[in-house]
Amino acid sequence: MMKRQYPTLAEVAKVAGVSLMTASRAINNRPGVSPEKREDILRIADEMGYVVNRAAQKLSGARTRIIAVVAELHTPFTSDLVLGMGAVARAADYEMLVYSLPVCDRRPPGSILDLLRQIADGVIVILPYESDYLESVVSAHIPVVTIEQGAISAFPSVTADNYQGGRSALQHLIELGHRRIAFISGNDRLTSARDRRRAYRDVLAQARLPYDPDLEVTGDFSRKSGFEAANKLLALPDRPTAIFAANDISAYGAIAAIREAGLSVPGDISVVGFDDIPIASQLHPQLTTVRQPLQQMARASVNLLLALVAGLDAPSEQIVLPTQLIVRESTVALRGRRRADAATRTAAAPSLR
Amino acid sequence: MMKRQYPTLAEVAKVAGVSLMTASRAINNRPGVSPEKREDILRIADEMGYVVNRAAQKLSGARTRIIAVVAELHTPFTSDLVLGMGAVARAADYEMLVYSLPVCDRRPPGSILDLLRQIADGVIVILPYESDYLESVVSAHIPVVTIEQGAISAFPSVTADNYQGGRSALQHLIELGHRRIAFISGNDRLTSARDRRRAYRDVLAQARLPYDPDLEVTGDFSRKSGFEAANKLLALPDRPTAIFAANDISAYGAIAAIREAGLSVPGDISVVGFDDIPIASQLHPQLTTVRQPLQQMARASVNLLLALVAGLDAPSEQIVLPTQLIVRESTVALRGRRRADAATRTAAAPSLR
DNA sequence: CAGCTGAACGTTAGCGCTAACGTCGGCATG
DNA sequence: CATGCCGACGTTAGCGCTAACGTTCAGCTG
Repeated sequence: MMKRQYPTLAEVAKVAGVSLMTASRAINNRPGVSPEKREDILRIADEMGYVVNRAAQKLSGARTRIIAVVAELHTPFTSDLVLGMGAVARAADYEMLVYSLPVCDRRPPGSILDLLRQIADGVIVILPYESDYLESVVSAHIPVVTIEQGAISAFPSVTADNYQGGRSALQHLIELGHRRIAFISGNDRLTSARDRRRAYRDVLAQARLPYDPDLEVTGDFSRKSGFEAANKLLALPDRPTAIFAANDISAYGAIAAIREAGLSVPGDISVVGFDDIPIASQLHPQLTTVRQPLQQMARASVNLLLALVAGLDAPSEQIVLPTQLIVRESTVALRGRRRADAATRTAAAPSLR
Repeated sequence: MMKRQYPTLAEVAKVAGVSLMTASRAINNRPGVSPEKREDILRIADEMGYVVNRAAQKLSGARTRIIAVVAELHTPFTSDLVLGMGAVARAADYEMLVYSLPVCDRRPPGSILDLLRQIADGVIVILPYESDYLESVVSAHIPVVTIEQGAISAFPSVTADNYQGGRSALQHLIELGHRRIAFISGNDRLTSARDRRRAYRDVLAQARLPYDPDLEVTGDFSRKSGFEAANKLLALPDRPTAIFAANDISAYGAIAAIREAGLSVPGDISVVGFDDIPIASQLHPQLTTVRQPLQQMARASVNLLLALVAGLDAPSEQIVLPTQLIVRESTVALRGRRRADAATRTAAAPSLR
């Protein structure tokens, strides 16, 4: 049994016959050490199984090459994002720690950032809610990048273009000839949800389609809410021929309700989602949806954060990344109720650009 | 602009008119401080917005009240587990940090544990693979609890009873009268996958049903592998009437394949999954599956870890938690090809024990 | 060859905290 | 009243590291 499992830098230095600082410089790849000595030290450190103590490193005011992510991990959306960030961070020789935010809970949030501040060099906050978190983040003495946080944010942020994405989804349905298009909204505490809703209304207005409040049903991004919303829509005297759901999960909820009602997707009702979660291309029907550029968001946010950590004063940069409409099976051109229309409609369908 | 954003314990002590140690004792709720003084100090610390520096705390050899979890976060299974652990940890006034393991990557793993060791008081490793991680874990000077790590593990572990779960799934199918039962395996690098496979073979043997190698198809827990495996099974001259998939995801893959082949679940083929992921009760058909006791696993693992952290030498405890068969829509009693059999079969079904 | 320069080191003083050991009274005991 | 003891504090010495300054010495210059 060894006296101490992990050697300290001092011990490495002693074995290598140099001073503490020389060893530190060698290991941190800093100038001021001759090449031979550096190699020596690195070899010895390796042999001894030396690993820097990041707590000590941080305490003495240095970088730890750790970034932290704060996120609610309960959706495929966030966990994929986190996975992507991890890969980007590792590629930049950073480690990444995740703080999993309790779902739908509001605790004194400052403590988390205080905690992470003591460990990490920077923090990415994936926090779609406009919550009080922001205030505490402001006071945190550490670089912070937010994801999905709307225009309000005072710091650098990375976000997908939810508004444009919503527009493209709506336009797609309109181009397919749909006129009665419903919207199943998301949780309006989220900027992203509001942007999608706004897109729905705007495109409707611009296409000179009537806005029917009955067609806009409140949801909360959950499968269940999609299911219930669709049931409401199906109960309407003049039910919609297409539904735009604010996310994929609720879109599948809606599809389940439609099927239970004995109708088919897209035969009777076309459905568009949002996010392009992985199973959207696997589940039946494969979902037409708006893809969020997850990988790009991960890359952009980490790179932005690392730039801030490096001291490059990116002055409150806001990065908006484009979304992309992915057309799959869940949407088709409108087949009118009156068969007679069928022929003309196809011909009359608006240009598919 | 303040001189320093965060006050140190020394500053709090000075303001409170006490020594550093008295302040420390008061804040850490340790004896040796008079009640009035303690209250005083706590109030002042609060007013000054004091937060302990965990890096310093850890460096000086104390507890940080942080635990860490190492996991591959890409499945609902693991992320739900992590969520549950977070809740349990918080309830015990611990914070929890997650290290998201790169998927299917093998990096020098020690570094992660070394990193976490410097921050956390203990680590939970959710690592179904029997990988080299173990070796490095062994040498980590920190309490470690593993999840899902088979019998090999030298340290405390918490796991679901995969073998018994597999047995109950198989027995369920046999009780329903099925005789040709296929198995879509999981990734055999996982102990859990191997246990489920073993259960399949054992129950088959005990029920004196013939073991047909064609009915055991290799999968890897992915939806795609389930899909492909089912296609293989459907192509058999004498196709199975029931399928036991090693997890829910691949079960749904199999269901998709069955449907594409124009058959129905459970009408033509019954399907059982494993895990009971949240959507198993929502997707159509609702899946008969074996529920992993996620909440209990989370609770048990965190509690075990905290016990170890507290110094209670739980000598390499192995906790195995029971699984539970959840019967839903995807399985039904066999409708024999020869109608005549129907009556006798029910009667001849093995005892339901 | 004095004087300077700069690279290659070494030394010192913390970062913020806690363990371990003082100190100092008050109070009970013989 | 000396002794012992205990609770309430204070002091000191680190934990492992790095920033900021020393120091040393080879090599160059005029």
